[in-house]
Amino acid sequence: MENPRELFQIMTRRFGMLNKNCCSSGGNDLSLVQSHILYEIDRLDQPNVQQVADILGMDITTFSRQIQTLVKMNLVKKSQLPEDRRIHILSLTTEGKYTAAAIDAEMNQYLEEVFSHMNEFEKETVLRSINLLNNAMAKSTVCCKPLI
Amino acid sequence: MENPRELFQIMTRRFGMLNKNCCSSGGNDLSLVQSHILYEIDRLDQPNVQQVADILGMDITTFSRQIQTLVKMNLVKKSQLPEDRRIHILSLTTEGKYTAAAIDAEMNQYLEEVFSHMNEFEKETVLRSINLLNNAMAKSTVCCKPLI
DNA sequence: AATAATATTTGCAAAATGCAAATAAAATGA
DNA sequence: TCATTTTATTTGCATTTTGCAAATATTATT
Repeated sequence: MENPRELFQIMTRRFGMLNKNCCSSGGNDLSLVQSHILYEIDRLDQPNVQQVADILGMDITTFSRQIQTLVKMNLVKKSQLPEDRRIHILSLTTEGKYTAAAIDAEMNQYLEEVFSHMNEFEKETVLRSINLLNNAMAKSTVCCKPLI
Repeated sequence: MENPRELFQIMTRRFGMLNKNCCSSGGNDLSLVQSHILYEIDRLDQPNVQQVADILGMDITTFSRQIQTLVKMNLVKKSQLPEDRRIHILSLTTEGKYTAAAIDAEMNQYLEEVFSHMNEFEKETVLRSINLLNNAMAKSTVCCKPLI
């Protein structure tokens, strides 16, 4: 087989292309990063600004501004924590949840189309493999440290 | 298992983080896109500007400017085709080849570290799966059309 | 020769990025 | 307790990236 990096390079690029088309759900036109942000806020439990920025590997200042944009778009809510008023908890608004769900559905639909080009066994193997990979990356010291 | 999109989302993000650290090889500090550009120019045979932009799914004007930067950095050479002087062929300079190879080696080293967290059989399965996936994406109608 | 088509570049204005510094609030410690 | 340090988040600013529209350069077509 070819070199591993080659395989990964191609795969991530193609998935990135999928992702690119995905994010115009619900009237709102989102960038790729913005869709990642919605995804993580949805996934995590009461995360604060710093946590989400860390998980996404984004600079905190860039992230802060992205959040401001998403708040203006009425997709994200930011609420100061009473116990510690330095901390601001992020959550999705109803519209944000709707948008996140729409993107998720659309992406899964895309992926189904991709999987339609292989048989059920192959599909299962692929999904299991990616799971394996994610776990390995989680253990890795060279990346991915800040995750849940 | 979780939903497929979830798996992909996490995987591509983590690989992206790997990629982020990768690109400072050889003194030159490259962005992620720039490393992708070097990679594709290296891989393809005498590609022109339009072809590489298409493969990377980049806007041609953005791409044109990135090439200008890489030419200034002495990593890429752009030569007008005598038979059709509208077309400009891209190639890597010696320094560009060196840089591309250094990045490739570094990425493979990172990936080896990741694979060290699984056994040989799992590694083989994962690599085969990604290959399967790439082929399926290549056939897909929802992405990835412009590829080699 | 005039017009259309193709390949690439520039003009601009918007968005994204990231460092340094500012602000706000809590924790620590003499 | 009050001064200092630490933590969380935001702004200032300068750079880079992006992409549409238009310009340029060159070849193909009529």
